[in-house]
Amino acid sequence: MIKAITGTKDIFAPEVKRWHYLENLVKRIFENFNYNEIRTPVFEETALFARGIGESTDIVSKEMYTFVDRGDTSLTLKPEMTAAVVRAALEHSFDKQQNLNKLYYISPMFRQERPQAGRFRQFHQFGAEALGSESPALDAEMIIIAHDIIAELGLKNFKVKINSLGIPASRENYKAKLKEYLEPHFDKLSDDSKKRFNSNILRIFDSKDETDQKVMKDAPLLIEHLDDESLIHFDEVKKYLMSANVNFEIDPKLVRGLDYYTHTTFEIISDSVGSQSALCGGGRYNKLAAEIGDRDIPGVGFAAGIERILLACENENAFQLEEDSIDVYVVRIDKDLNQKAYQSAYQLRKLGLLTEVDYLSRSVKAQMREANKLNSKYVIMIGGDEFQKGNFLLKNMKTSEQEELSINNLEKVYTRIRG
RNA sequence: GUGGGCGUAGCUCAGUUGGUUAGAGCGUCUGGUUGUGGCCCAGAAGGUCGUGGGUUCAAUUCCCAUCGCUCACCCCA
Repeated sequence: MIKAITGTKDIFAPEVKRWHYLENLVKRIFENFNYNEIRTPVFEETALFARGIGESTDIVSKEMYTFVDRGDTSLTLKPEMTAAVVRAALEHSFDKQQNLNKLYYISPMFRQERPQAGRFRQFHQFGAEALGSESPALDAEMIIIAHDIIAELGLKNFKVKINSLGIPASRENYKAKLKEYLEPHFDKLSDDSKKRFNSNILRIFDSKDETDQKVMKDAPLLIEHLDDESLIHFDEVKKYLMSANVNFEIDPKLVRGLDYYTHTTFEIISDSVGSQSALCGGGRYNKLAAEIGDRDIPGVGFAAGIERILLACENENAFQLEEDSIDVYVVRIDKDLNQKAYQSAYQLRKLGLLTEVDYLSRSVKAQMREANKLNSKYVIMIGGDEFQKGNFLLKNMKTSEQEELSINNLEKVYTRIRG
């Protein structure tokens, strides 16, 4: 038997209703903030991600679904959206048409990792990118939107963490200082951190290893070595957040794994998912466009994991959907009236009623059981004496009241149900 | 890539200190009088006990391998 690929999932009722609920809420909030949806292809040239995300990152070095097509081009299923959105902006010269472009997306992503709670190989993100402005108001806006979506879903158990990586020059200075500090302790570091020492030294702060953490406790912090420009930017972001009443904490050790970040980085974390605590993450990337294109476009954005958020919602019982129901079930009494029953159902559907009818030639009792199972508000019964008189029965399933109506007057069903 | 746990009906799970026709609840289907649901009752369908091999008179139960699921590490959403 052929099964779905490891780390992928079929999503169907009733679960899919929760997805609809989240997607609708996400769209509503993005559109309130005047973001436009962008849809990009599921695959891109491999070089886009290699250059955009960074060769040394885990995503590029070991997690991408990469394959060669029949024209010998190396393609990759998108592992994240930012590089693709920036590519589209450059390709279509969004930046030349208007100064600021505010874009959002809801899309599947692909990374070849071992699946676990809150982590899949095909997973889904919603997110946004604002291109064309260096304003700290937009850094804050990303955090505010992400916060509002998560809060409106009803989640309680989450924290907003922010940090600044500053401009590249001050970060390089700082890295040198950190290296200086760590050199004498190098032998004590875990094997993973020894590798990080060369590839991405900042990430040693993220280590869960105890001795690593002990070593890092007294390490110099980036935030204490930021230049004035970076500090002012960070300060502004904090002010915007405070004026929006978004609670946040500054985490000087928040270092994100993607190469392109400058200035603000942030995460929203939750304990309700398992060990994968990040519900969403993002930051500013003023140097990304130049990496993959011919010109700079400052940008800021975030991405949020839909599976993780829905899992957190489930564990926190964050929102409750109404029980499914239908308006009318059409019961066919006489076996030879299938056509008439189906035609009546169609008319009711055209009137805008959520209608179901029997397709299995089942007994009246079985049809009634089905109507009940579907939580039908009303049932109409077609056949028998009433049909001979040109009528049908309309039954209210809640009160069990029945009335006889003319078969030519199905509109009456609509007025009974919708008033 | 590394490590732990688990694989029995559509779903959630019992069970066998190895021994004849493998169970429950839910779900599905049929019926409880002639054309009417919910509750209740009766009955039915549905399982190569993940797969392959080994030990044994006998294995779903023990052993090995393999595949799958799951959780965790790394990293990330």
